[in-house]
Amino acid sequence: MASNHLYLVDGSGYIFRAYHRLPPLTNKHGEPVGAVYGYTAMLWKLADEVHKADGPTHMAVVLDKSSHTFRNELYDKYKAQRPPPPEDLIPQFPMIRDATRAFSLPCIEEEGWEADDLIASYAKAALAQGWQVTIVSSDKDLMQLIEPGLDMYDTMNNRRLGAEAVVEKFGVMPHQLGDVLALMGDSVDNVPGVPGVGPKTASKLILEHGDVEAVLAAAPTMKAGKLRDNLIEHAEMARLSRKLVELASNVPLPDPLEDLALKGIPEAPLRAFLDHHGFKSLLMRLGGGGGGVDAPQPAPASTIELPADPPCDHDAYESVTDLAALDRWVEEATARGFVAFDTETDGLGAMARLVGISLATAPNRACYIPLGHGGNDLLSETPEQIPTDQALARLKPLFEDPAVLKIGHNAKYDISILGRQGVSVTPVDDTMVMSFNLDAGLHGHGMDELAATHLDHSCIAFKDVVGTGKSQKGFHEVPLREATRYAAEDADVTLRLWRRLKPRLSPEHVTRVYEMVDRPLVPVLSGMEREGIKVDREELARLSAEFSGQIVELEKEIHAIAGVPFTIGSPKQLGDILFDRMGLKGGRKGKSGVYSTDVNELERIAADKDGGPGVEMVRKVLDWRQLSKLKSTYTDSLQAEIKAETGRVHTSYSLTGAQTGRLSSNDPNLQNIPIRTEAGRRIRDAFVAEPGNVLLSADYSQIELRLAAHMADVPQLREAFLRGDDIHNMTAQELFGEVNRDTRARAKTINFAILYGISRWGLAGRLEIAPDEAQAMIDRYFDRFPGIRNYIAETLSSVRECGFTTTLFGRKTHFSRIKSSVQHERQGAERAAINAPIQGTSADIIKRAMARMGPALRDAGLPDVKMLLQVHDELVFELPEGDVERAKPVIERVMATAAEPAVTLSVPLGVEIGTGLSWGAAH
DNA sequence: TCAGTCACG
DNA sequence: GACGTACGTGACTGAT
Repeated sequence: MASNHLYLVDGSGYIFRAYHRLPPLTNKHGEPVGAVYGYTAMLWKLADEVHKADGPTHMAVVLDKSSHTFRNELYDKYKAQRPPPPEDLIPQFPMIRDATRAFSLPCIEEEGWEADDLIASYAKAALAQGWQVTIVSSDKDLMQLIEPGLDMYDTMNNRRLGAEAVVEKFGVMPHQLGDVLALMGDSVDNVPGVPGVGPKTASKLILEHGDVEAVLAAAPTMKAGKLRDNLIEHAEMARLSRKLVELASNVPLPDPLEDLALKGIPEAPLRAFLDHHGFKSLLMRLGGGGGGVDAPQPAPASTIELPADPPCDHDAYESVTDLAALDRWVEEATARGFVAFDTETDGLGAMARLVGISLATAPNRACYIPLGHGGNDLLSETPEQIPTDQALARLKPLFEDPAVLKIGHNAKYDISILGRQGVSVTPVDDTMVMSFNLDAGLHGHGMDELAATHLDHSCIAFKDVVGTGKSQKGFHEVPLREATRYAAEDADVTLRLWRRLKPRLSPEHVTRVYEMVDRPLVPVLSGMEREGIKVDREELARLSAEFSGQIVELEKEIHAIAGVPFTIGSPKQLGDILFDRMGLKGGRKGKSGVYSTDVNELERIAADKDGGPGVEMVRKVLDWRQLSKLKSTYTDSLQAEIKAETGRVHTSYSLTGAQTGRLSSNDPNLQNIPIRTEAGRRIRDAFVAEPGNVLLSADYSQIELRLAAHMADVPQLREAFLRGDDIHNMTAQELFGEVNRDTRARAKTINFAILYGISRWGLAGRLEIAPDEAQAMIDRYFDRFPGIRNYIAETLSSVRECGFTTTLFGRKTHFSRIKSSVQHERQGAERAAINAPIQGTSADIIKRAMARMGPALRDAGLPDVKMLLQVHDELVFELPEGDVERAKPVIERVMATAAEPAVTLSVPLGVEIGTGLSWGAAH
C-alpha cells in the first residue's frame, strides 16, 4: 500500500503572487476576484493530482493569521515597513477561505505563527510518521525544508522543486539555505543580513565555511576589505537574521494530521461558490455549467437576484427520533459542506437547558432532533427520542468539522448551549450579524423580521407554540410534531437568509468588518457569557437592607413636608405636589402635560440657597430617587440573577443592539453598574474574584477623543496625545488662553460636545451660558481645530449622499432620517451621524482586542486568565493572583495594538490597568 | 405598552 | 421660533 502523502498549500504566499500575475478581474457582482480566481484554479489543479499514483492523501491550506510573531520579539523592525496589501486585494482574503471551504479542505491558521512555521511543523510531523510531503509554494524560505521525502510544487510554473533546484538557485544544499538567506538579508521582510552581501557572496561564504557562525568566526582572518569589515561590524545583525529566517518546526498542530485526510469534494458548495463568482470555465469542468468566456467579466455591482425559493412547507420537516435517521442528516450536511442549525431550550440565557436541535441543508430540507422533551410533567407523554448523549456523540464530529460551515442566527447563543454539552461549533457564520453589518440602522435583525423583509415569509410565532401567561409551557412540553414545525422552520429560514445575505457582503463592502471584527467575536462572547462573574450575594443583601432603611426614612420626611402621602416614584404626582401644591416656581410641562421632574430640574431647584420647605423636600427626593434606583435595579435584582449552578451572574451581550457597532448587555445589564457616586460604587465592590484570584480591569483612556484627533486630523490634539499631555488642559489653553479648574471643565464639556455633534443650544444648556456665547465658543473651537470642522462637513455630505456612515474598519450605520423633512428628526440624525464613525471605530477596536485576547493569553502561557466583561472601553478579567504581572503586558499590548495592521493610527492608544479583589477595587 | 427617569460609556 | 436640543444603551416604575 502506498504511504500517505500530505500536501501543504501556502495560501498566503499564493494569493500575493496570483494578485500580481493575473489581470484585475471582477466578477458579476463587481467584487475584485483576480487572485481568488487564480487560487481557485490552483486548488482545482491540485484536486486533479489526487488521481495520480503519487497524489495527495491528505491536504490542508495554511494561512497567515497574525502579524505579530516571535520574530517581532526578536526584532521590532521585522516586516515593519511592509506596505499594506493593495486595496482590491484585501476583500479577497476572506474569499480565499470561502474557496477553501468550497473544496472541503481544512484551513490552518494560528495566532502568533506565520504560515511558514505551521507548514514546517506539519511537514516535520508528517515526515516523522514516514509520510511524503509536498509544499505547494515557491517561497524561498520554505525551500529550507526540502529533504528526501519532501519536495515543493510551484503550480504557476508546473514545476517540482527538489534539492537540485535549491543548488541551482543558491548554490547550497537546502539545509544550508537558512544560513545563506541570513547573510543575504531580505529587504521586503526587513531581515537585515550583512550589508554588501548578496546571494552570490552569501552562498560562496557558506559553501566555504559551513554556516553563519563559522563565517563570522573566520571573518578576522579574511583578506582586508569592505566584506571583512562588514562581517565584523554587523556580526550581531547576521546572528539575528539567522534566527529570523529559521522556521519554527515545533508549533503545536492546531488540527491533528489525521484530520487532514481528503474526503472528496462535495459538488453543491463548490458549484455555489463558482456560480457566485461566475467562474464559468471551472463550472464547465464541474459539468453542466453554462458555456461562455473563461474569466469572470467586469460588471457593475448589482443586487443579487436569486430565483425565489419555494414557500416554507412545515409538513416537509422531519422529526429525527432514531440514530439511523440522524446519521443520514449528519452525512448529508457533511457532504454539502454547510448546514444551518438552531437549538431549542427551556428558558433563556447561556445557562438554559437544551431541549432539541434543528438542522437545514436546503430550502424545505430541515429536521428537528428532540432531546429533552416530556419528562418532568405527568400530563405530557415522553415521546420517543434519541438519548441526548448518543445524539450529541453523532453530532459532535459534524459541529466540529472544519470543512463544514455551521450557519446560525444569533449563533452565540447556540454555541453557548452546545458548549455546555462539550460540543464546540466551528466554523460558524451568523445571519443576524451579517444582517447587522449590511443594514444597521435600516431595520432590526431578529429572524422573524428578516424573514418578513427578505423572504416574504411570516414565521410561526413562539408564543403560538408555547402559549402565554399562566398557561405558558416550556418548549420541552410542546408536542413533537408542533415542535418540529417550529424548530425546523427556524433552521430552514436561517439557511434561506444565509443564501440571501452572504452574497451581499462583498459587493456592499462589509466583508472586512464581518470577517475581521464581528464574526470572530461570536465565539468569544459566547465564552464570556458562559463564564459569568462572581457576585457576593450577602454583600448585596446588606446594601439592600441599608438602602431600604434610608428609603423608608426619607419617605416619611418627604410625606411630612408635603403634608400628604403620595407616590414619590410617580413623576406626575411628584410634579403636581412640587409645582401646584407647594408653589415652587419654574415648573415646565412637556407635551403630555406632566411637569418635568428629572434630575436636572430637581438639581436646579435644590441649588436654591435660601430654600424653603419645597427646596428641602426636593433634596430629599433626589436622595430617595438615587437609593430607590440603586436598590431596585442593582442590589435587589442582581441577587436574583445569581445562577445556582455557578454561583455567578451571566449577562447576555447583543452584537446587533447598538446602531454604532457597540455591544449592549442585558439580563442583567452589566454595562451600567454604578461608579459615579459613593453609594453606587459600593455595588461594584460586590463583584468579586474567586478565592486565590483577582479581578483586573483594563480600559482605554480617552479612546474616542484620540480617534477624533486621528480621523479629523487635528495636529494639536494628536501631538498632545503623543506627548501624553492632559487633553482637556490643552483644549483649555487653546480656547481660553489659560488653564484653571473652570476653563478645564468647560473645555472638557466642549470636547465631549464635539464627539456628540454639537448645537449652540445644547452647549449653552450644559455650560449655562447664552446660545450666542456658545456659538462663539464653537466657532473658536473650529478656528483652532479646523480639522474638526472639515470632518463634520465631510461626514455630513457623505451620509447625505450614501445614507450611511462608515468607521475606519468599514462598519456601516444607516441614517434613514438624514433626509427627513421634519427638522428635529433630521438634525438628530445629523448629530448621530457625526458621532457614529467615532463611537463605532472605538467599538471595532475593542472588539478586535477581544477576539485576539484569548489566543494571545494562551500563547503567553496564561490559559487561566479569563475575560469576563466588556464595558465599551473597558475589559474585566479574572485571573490567579500569581498571573497578574505576566498578564498585564499581554493585555496591554493586545489592546494598544488592536487596530493594527488593518488600520494605522496616528495617535497611540493608551491603556490603564488596575487589579483588586473586587471590581470596585480594580479601578 | 408607553413615558419618564436614571444607571453606564 | 421651537425642538423638553449632546451620542449610544437597558431596566425599572407608574399609568394607561
